Parts: sequence; structure tokens; C-alpha cells
Amino acid sequence: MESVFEIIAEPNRRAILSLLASSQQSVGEIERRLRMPQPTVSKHLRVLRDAGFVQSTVDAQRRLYHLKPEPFQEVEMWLAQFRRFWSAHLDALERHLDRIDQPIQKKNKTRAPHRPNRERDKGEGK
Amino acid sequence: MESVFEIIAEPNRRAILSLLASSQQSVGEIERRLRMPQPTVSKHLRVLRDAGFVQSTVDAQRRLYHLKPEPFQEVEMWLAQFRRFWSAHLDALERHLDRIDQPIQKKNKTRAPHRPNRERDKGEGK
DNA sequence: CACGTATATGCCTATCGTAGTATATACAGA
DNA sequence: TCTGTATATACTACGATAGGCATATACGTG
Repeated sequence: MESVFEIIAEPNRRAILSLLASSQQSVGEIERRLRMPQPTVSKHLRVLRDAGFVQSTVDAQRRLYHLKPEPFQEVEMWLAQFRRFWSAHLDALERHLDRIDQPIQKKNKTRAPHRPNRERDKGEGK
Repeated sequence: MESVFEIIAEPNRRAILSLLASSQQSVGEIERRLRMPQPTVSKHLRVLRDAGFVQSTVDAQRRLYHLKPEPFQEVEMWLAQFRRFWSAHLDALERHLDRIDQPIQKKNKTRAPHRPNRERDKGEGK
């Protein structure tokens, strides 16, 4: 269970991650919402914790699990090398995302948006 | 081998995909560059092809494999739900990416760059 | 301290996926 | 058509992992 990719290959783990994306949850809450046996939940959480996807805080005898960003960034960075292949196909996806995330006019001086390599785009690209 | 995540969980397959990201390759080229036995390459390519990650074109007795975008988009869309968790941590990553990819001044009207949800960024965000 | 709740772990088994090896198929050229 | 090259597939064995079940540990409360 070395790479982040093997971690997210398991459907139940992805379900847990998606659930935690909404907010932190205790083991029992995960168990109930996902209709999963408790040992299964605990074992998957163990894997996720070891891989750095989640972290737990103690609340009496409960453990509240919440997401950690680093492993997702790792997936993101791997994915980045393929971005230029979507350029043609990406517009549809972006229209979708733009409907979720309000457009930012400029102001991207604070943080330049995350974009694929595009050596054209303006004769500037080397 | 149902999901795209299981497909990319295999390190050799990720290597093949990364290689194909530079340009299309024949089976023999992949075999030589990755130092992988030919049946292994063919079998992984079979899996990748069935999953829609790659497609082959015939060139005499060679088969040239190239990437297809759809499955990557699927990973991307799954990843999207976690984007807001990086917001705080993303700046470091972006400074890194900005060192690789030259900043684009504006001109992002052609295609709005792909960005995470960030409801702040300027009082504008909703 | 006994009991109930919450979570983690250990053991066993079944399943699945990969590598390895051999072999089959397809094509090109002499 | 024979030969060499390129790629795909079949078969086997092995290793890893997830699930099920039982049990252990931890904590809180009466």
C-alpha cells in the first residue's frame, strides 16, 4: 500500500473520503451513513490515516476524522502532466466548473490560477 | 478492474501513461524505454485500452498508442470535490507550479484557467 | 468497579491482479 | 512460402488485500 493511487483505488475508501469532504465525522457516523461494518470502517480509516489522507482528533471515546490535503495534491500533481491533452475537450468541463465556482475577474495576482502547460496562449511561451 | 482509479493504481501503467504523455509510442518503444518485458507491456496496454486511457493506431505491424482524455477527466472531477481543502495549503504548491509554468498576464479569456473553489479571493466571490 | 458504548486489531479465508513463460497471430520482405 | 519482426494471448503461480468474525482496548457513567 505504497502510493496514494492504491489508497484511492478502493471504493469504500473513496466513499469515506467523499463523506469527510462534507465535514468531519466519527467512526460511528461513517459506519451508519455508509452502512459499513465497524471493523471495515476502522480498517479503512487506518489505511487512510497511514497514508496521510485523514487525521483523527479525540472526543471522549469517539474519534473524529477529517481530511488532510497533501495526498490529494499529490494526485493533482500527477494529473497535471496530462492536462494539455484535455485542452480541446476541457471547455465543456470548465463551463461546468464555472457554474459551481463563480468567475474571478482578475485579481489573480494574489494567487495565479492553476493551469495546464500551454506553450501557446500568447507568443510569450518561450 | 472497474474504476479508473484501479487502473492508475498500478505503477507500470502510470509509467506507460507518463511516457505516452510526451508523445505516442509503439509497443516496442515502450518496452525499451521502460525496460519492461513485452508481454507485460501488451497486457497493461490492454487494460489501459479497455478503460479508455489509450487508443492504438496501426502502422504496418506496429501499433502506435496514444492517450485519450476522458478517463483523466473522470479523475479530475472526483478530485474536484476536495479542492476547497487545499485552499490554505495551495499557495506553496502554486508557487512551485509558477516556477515551472510561466505566468500568463491576462489573456485567460480564451479559456478560463482551471481553478479550485475559493469563495474569498476578493469580496467578489458570491 | 461493573457495565455499556466506541473504536481498534488479529486471524482466517477468498478473491483478484501481476509477473513469468510459452505460444499464437499478424505483417513484411526475400 | 519461408523467415524474422512485432504484438497479443493463454496458462500458471504467487502475493497482496479486503471482508467477516471474534476479541481487545479505551473511555464514561452509575
